[in-house]
Amino acid sequence: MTASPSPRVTIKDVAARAGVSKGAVSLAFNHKPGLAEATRDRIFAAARELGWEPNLTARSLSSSRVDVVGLAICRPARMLGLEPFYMEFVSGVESVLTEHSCSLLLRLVRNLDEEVGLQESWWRGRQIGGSILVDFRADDPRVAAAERLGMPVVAVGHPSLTGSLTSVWTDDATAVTEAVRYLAALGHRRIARVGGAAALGHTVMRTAAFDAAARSLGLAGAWQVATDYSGEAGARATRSMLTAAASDRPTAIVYDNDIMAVAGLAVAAEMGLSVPRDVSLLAWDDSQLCRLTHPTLSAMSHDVFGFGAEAARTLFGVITGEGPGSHPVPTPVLTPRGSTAPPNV
Amino acid sequence: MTASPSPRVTIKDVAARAGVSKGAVSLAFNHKPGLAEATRDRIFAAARELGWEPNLTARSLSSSRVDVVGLAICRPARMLGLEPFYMEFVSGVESVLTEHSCSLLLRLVRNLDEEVGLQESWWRGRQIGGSILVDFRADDPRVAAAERLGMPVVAVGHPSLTGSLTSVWTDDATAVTEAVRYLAALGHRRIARVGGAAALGHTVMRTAAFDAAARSLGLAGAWQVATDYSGEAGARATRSMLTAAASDRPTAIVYDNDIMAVAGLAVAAEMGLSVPRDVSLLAWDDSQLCRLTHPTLSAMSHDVFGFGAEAARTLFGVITGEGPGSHPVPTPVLTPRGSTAPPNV
DNA sequence: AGCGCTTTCTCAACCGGTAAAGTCCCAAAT
DNA sequence: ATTTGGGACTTTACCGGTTGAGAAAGCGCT
Repeated sequence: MTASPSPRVTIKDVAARAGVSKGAVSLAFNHKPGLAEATRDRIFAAARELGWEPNLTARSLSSSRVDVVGLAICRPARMLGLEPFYMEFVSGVESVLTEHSCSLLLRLVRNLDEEVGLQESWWRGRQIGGSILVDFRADDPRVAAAERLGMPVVAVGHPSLTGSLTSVWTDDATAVTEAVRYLAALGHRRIARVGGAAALGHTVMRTAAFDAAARSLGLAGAWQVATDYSGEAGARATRSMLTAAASDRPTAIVYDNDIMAVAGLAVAAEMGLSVPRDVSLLAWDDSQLCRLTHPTLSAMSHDVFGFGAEAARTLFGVITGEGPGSHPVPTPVLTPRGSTAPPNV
Repeated sequence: MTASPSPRVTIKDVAARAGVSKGAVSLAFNHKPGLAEATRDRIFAAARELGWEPNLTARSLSSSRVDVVGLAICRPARMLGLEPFYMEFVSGVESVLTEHSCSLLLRLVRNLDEEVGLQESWWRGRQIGGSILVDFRADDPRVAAAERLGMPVVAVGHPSLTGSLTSVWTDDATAVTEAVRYLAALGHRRIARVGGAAALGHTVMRTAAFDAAARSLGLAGAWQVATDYSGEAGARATRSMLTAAASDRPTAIVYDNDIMAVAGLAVAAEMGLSVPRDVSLLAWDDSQLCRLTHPTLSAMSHDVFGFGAEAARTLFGVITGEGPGSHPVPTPVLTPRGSTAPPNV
């Protein structure tokens, strides 16, 4: 990483050309008062002619502001590639960052320890002004780390998981309940759920909510399994559910993301079962993918882009000194499509 | 983005604690010779006790090295979310960057002009040490921009598109030819192709190669359409192909990514056509998705992760002064699965 | 004319590192 | 005994901005 041979133009060159001091150029470029209109124009003209832009690195150093926010995603790369969720989330984050001419420092990490180390290193090394933390789990070490470092962060996760950190979250419990109620209302009595990674806090919450909803509706066994969110795992889980004895076999399955629901659809087809006649499937997150299958997938639909945007907005709030808070975003909404119907009795 | 109130520890504190000068600490932390083993240890101990890490910003400023590389992706956010390609590519890039403790600055942009502006601004503002450019098109303005700025970049695209820039690319023409030959060998005579964005250079090349291959094999019309890579567009294209008069209806369709192939599969199902009996489908890129459908999708399989890694490695080469070069990565390989078979005559 | 007040700009000290040149000391060579 | 040569550090001058403390000039007012 050596410098380019090309002679870089600095604030000094601009100042010289405009016939003013460095300080004046700085004032002009930061839109601060104390400069005559004419001088300001002259400075901008000089900068334009020389093709100068302030060196962000130098600016960060002297002003101790950093226009970069961090995001570390902690899932195996193989799985990431397929999760539409993250890309959409990132898009949403970006949409807000761009307005503030702020950039996103992205890193994929293998585990939570690595992430804690990375965030600390980013912060200590003044690489970022704050960070968006995702995929919270119970007793998440990032809560303590962020507090200890005094690092501005927004935690994407339920307040019960994020301690004193400012959080942005969806009400998964309510959404799960709604999903179960909907399927029960269609007449399903044996409803199963293919969950996400058991270690993640929101999986735990969804699992509990699913159980509670099933119990309160007097449904048979609430059959749930945890997976790693991959399509393969979703297929395996579906296969094991659909090959159960007829009396145990679920007539409806809820998935924790849409990729597993797509895999479930394929498994049903491969087993000669018709969706939704023989089994109903309900996806989660509702990316474009749900509308590209046959039948189309009913889903708990969720504005992931907006979720990311809200996380970024909230982070700016934290950075500018807003106290801790809890920012719920709209609860996922049931969007019925072709994969759910009353059970075939 | 104001500084945290917490008192940040600097190199001076570490130096004081270890009883040496700033310079000595710098030497130690950069693993440079000229320090006694004992002193080195003392310095590291002091740093550890104080929880100090070098301020990357300051380091960049004085050494004019920047440990960040840029990547701007220019496609509508909505489409991005679904393209497994990019996340896998990014994972590959990251895997190499991490080894060099380098970070990725990611930004989604709406159009090429915005990207050129962004890259220039990143470079001028010394935010990045180099950049990975993707999605080349004919007469791409980024070629001239990178040259003009003397900015180290690696261009992901065919050398014919990337001018004097160092390029990393796959031989799409050969892959397309192979795909067509394979389908022809199965007995297909009416082969269609659902391409990607017409503006992109590699789409143009694939289109030309498809035409050439069809002609040389004496196949009927080489029916091709361009899309925006979205599943919706893939579905629409497939629908229009499969509703054509029987004598025109293709018996095999090649897609430019896997998401469109999945959509095509759904369209076939929706029209009551059986895959591969009535129509064969061949996907591209081959993410996990291709193995999650029923039938599974045959694909032109491609190590996207490795592609990203190679791009990153090459960028490091450019940054460290290697002259321009052309780095082909392995040609996509045909991976037959359940969606291709001889036509049903 | 003298005084206080703005407005407009300059100066110099930083921010937290790096790097080249300089200092000191001691062992080996002449 | 004097020179030579390193090794082990320290000094100092940056890197390219920001920032707060002045300074100079212009202006209204008594």
